[in-house]
Amino acid sequence: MVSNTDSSEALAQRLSDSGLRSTPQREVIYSVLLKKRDHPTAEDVFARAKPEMPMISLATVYNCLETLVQCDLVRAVNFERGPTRYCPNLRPHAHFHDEATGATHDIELPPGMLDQVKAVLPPHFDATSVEIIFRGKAPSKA
Amino acid sequence: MVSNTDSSEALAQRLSDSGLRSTPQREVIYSVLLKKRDHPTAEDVFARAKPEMPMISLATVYNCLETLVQCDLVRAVNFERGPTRYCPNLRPHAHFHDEATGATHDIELPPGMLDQVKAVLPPHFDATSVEIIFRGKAPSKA
DNA sequence: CTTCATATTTAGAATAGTTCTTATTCCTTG
DNA sequence: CAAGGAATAAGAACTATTCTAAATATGAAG
Repeated sequence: MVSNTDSSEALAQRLSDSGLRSTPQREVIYSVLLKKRDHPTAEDVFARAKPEMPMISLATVYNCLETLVQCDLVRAVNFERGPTRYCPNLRPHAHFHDEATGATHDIELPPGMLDQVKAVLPPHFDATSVEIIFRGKAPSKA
Repeated sequence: MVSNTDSSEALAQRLSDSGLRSTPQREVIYSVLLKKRDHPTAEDVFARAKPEMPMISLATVYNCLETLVQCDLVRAVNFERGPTRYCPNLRPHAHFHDEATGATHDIELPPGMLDQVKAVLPPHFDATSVEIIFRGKAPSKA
């Protein structure tokens, strides 16, 4: 389990690696993402951050999320037309979108799976990232 | 190569299978998608359809594209935040998004690849579709 | 510990893409 | 040909996001 302090430090480290500052807003937003990993939208994050930091603005939430994505601490995921969702899971994983409930589940991938998928690329296609999205029905209890 | 007549008939067939009508607008939009398979946006399709049918409205383009998607004649693809793109390729394939040019390439998948990917799902996850999106650099001439 | 330059935040306006609403037109069937 | 449902057109409305400008905070340099 990651303690709050540890993740703050990790955040500060990543930010300064990129020449960025650690700010209270960025910390709150990152902690919100870590606390409930249900792939929230920017609006969701805004709502969850507000109790801890009432003056925070939605624009800041967007800014911070974008910053976290650029530091590789958070992944942005887009399902169809809806709002972008944010995910602090850094391990290689796919996403399963439950069409009945709208919920999104992380699917851990066995090591090598992404390389195996990349192997289908024709010569000279150089992929920096692979995203796999399943759609269907997830087990009800999961 | 698919003749215009053939694709019109295929379209009419698919539509009536779903209890929908074949209309001039739907035919033009489908033919626009078949003619240039560069994953156009709705606005692109609108612009390409207008010369053939000057009175067509953007709302109709959206309606028809949605209809075609529901008939399984067209796939809608979403890369990050941008507009939805449309693809008339019905064979199992992945998409490669060239980050330098913004172009999208279809990547044909070997038979069985999708099942292989589905095999990573834990029990009771039942996927109706799998989408694979690569991002990176494509060969310049492709 | 000030001062300066810059990074960040805020609030609200602006924008892009899409969906909705309403009226009209077009088929299809009786 | 009349009625009813399906489809289209035009533009308003909406949602998610980005932009803009001003205020604030931060870190570095003296």
